[in-house]
Amino acid sequence: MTTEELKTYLPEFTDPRLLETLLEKGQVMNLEPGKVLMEPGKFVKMVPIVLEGSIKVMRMDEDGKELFLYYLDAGETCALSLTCCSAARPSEIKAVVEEPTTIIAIPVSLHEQLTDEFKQWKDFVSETYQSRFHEMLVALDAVAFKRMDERLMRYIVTKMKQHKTNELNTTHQEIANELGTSREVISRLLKQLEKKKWIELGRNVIYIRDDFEELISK
Amino acid sequence: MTTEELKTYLPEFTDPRLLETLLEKGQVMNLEPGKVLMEPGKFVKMVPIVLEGSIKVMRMDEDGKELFLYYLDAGETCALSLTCCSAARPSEIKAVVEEPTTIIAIPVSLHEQLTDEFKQWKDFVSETYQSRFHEMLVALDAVAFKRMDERLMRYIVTKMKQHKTNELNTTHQEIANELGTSREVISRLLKQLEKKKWIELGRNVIYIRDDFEELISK
DNA sequence: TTCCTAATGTGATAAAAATCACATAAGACC
DNA sequence: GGTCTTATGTGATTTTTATCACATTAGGAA
Repeated sequence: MTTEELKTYLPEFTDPRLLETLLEKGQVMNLEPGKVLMEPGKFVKMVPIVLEGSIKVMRMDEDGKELFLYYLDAGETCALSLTCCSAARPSEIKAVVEEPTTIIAIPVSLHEQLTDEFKQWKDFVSETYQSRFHEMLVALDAVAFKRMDERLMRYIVTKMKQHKTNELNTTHQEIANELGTSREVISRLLKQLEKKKWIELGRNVIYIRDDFEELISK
Repeated sequence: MTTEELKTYLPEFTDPRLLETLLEKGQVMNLEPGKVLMEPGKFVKMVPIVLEGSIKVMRMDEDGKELFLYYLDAGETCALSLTCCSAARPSEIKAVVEEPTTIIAIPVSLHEQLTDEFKQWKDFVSETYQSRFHEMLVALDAVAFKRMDERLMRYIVTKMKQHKTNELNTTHQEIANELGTSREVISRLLKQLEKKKWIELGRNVIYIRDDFEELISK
């Protein structure tokens, strides 16, 4: 990959020396759906910056129950990998690839150095912390203040926007896992949405009708 | 206040120039319990570093419902004020003083400058992000994965340790607010804890028996 | 002391979620 | 087509939490 190419992925980095350094020391990787980038307890050895595609970030509790937190989109990185690695602490979250994704993996040691040397990197890190904090608060709001029906609707819209489709290929069980509830609850709530003509259900698929998104955005 | 004094509060800052700059540009303030330092929607104009005492940080939803997040203790600062102010965004949280507290308020503009100039400040900011992120995850775990009885017990222990006492002066209503539930729920759960001989209830007071903390720490 | 207010106690009921227990269906594979 | 696995549908029940409706009480103020 050339610095010019990298620049198109990360337009906020215009400093040629920063781009060169990233390319030289970082490693561009193509990841397939299903790839687990980070798991609770494992040590983080690199900071992944998403160039194309996205990475799903989840929290897990002791008994393996999951909770969807947010997506890392193109141009974003994981605040937790920034903090975990600089303190040499194990990961507190799980990161999974859901669609074909390209990242550039920055070694932990380089991150420290970049922070000292490049204002654009420092701003990038600051921006990352800010947006991840915000996403965490959104996730917290959902579990603290919203009922499951609303959480499910938001979840569907999030996935829709994320994958730029009105057709989700997933199972009720998987949704239940990501929302930290049981399959039956999700099945029943989805049925309700279908009755309201907002979605249509098939095996392994949920079609989202056009009126649904309008309804949510209000 | 002298730089020597400031150093005793913030032992990780040994650089005399950093300490001088903080004292010169920052403002030491004594805050009384009840003082609201930050509110959702208001703009943040300074970064408060706690020197003595503590600050309670809470999330609020649209209808004013609250949720306790964590305490900022001596030597700590608010990650959200760091992010909010550098982006000139309104606060997403509420910060309240619960015990007599001394802070040093650093102007937003200075923070940027300090980051460039002092490695110790940079590390401090990084450490802050890290610990606040961790606290957020702990708060998230509670609402996502724990039942109210366990959340209440953890809440009591947290307050106990925070105020270094085995006697909490608070009302059931206040606890309910901070845990995002209703007063009746808390009253009933407290009664259960009393029946188990872990606490004793009075008007405006909860005495925590010695066996309780042992029980929790396991 | 008496009165008043805020705090607490508690039954009854409703609502939301979780769990159990199957029935049914859809699609893969032979 | 038949068989099998996995996904979905759904009733019944339980658990947890929320809400409503009061009774009771503690402690401050007059």
